[in-house]
Amino acid sequence: MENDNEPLTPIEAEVINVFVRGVQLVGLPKSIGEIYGYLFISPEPVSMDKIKSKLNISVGSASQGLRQLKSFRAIKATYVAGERKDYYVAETEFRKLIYGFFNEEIKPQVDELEQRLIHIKPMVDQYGDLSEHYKSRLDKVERWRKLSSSLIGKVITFVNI
Amino acid sequence: MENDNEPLTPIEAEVINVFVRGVQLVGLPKSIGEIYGYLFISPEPVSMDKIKSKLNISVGSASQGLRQLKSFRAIKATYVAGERKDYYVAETEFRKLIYGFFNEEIKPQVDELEQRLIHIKPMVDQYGDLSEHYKSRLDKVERWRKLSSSLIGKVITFVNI
DNA sequence: TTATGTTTTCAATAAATTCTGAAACCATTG
DNA sequence: CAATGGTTTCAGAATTTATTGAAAACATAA
Repeated sequence: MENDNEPLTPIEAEVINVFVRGVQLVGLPKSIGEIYGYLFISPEPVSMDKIKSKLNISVGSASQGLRQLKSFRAIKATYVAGERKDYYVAETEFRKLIYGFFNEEIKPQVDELEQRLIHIKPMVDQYGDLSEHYKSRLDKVERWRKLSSSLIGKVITFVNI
Repeated sequence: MENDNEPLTPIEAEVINVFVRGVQLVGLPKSIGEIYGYLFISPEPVSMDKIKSKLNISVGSASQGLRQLKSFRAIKATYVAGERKDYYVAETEFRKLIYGFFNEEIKPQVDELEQRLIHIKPMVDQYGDLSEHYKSRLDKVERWRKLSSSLIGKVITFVNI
């Protein structure tokens, strides 16, 4: 019989649910939380085939989820002797998890904002009476951008478990 | 002629786009960013009717967006003499914005996780050889939860513009 | 009281996102 | 070389989320 659905144990289900809720909080899909959660609670490295079976998701969903988690460095591939399949383990240092997520999802946006502000700022000169107000507001956004950028570094330093 | 669509100026459109991108980064819908962005760049308090006209969104979307922004304390209602309509202004202190968002979206989830971990932890005893591994992992999640909780306070203290 | 202005609500619709699973691709085995 | 195991890709389907706009609700004016 083919290796189809394998049930999760109660504690596996509960821990996976914790991570499903957690990733949804930062705007990531449920399947990302499922995959990470299962790897997190697993005592040994896990193959994609096993992920598919235990979580009852498609191979496509498993593949794309693994790819995205790898891009966050939230999981890593690990070598298992005598196996052709790839095996994965969860990253379990909080600091690294946060760094990966920020680096991949937040930092590019904050950096791009810097460029866009350079482009927007000269526009205030076209607005006569409103120029002072607009300049003030854009200065505020610039300060928030700089603050966000340095905040990321602070957060990562603080999270030093 | 009815008060239908009023065009945005170039700088209004650019600033609104900045906030649309910003809110999408934290998993909120585009219309929230549009409304906040428009209030942010506006030199004076704005009515819902005006928001609807300038942003070309429905009255329902405007109403629900205003309600959600109010719940984050990202905007506040303000009195305009001689007007029956409600008028709104943007909160422009970064610290207050972050506090509102965390308080409304993040803190409740972190608090709930505390309760769920209390429920999950006793389950490890059922798993024989795996108990130590599971206990270790749940302890790690508990430490991450506590760290997240105190991190929120740190972030808000740091953001003291 | 009715009329009018304004906001809220929510079922239906539209749009966006996620997932599926088969085809394509790639690497290893025979 | 072909066969097989394993992963990636992606068009279409399914699901979820956001928006619409009319009805309902509410407050004020007449």
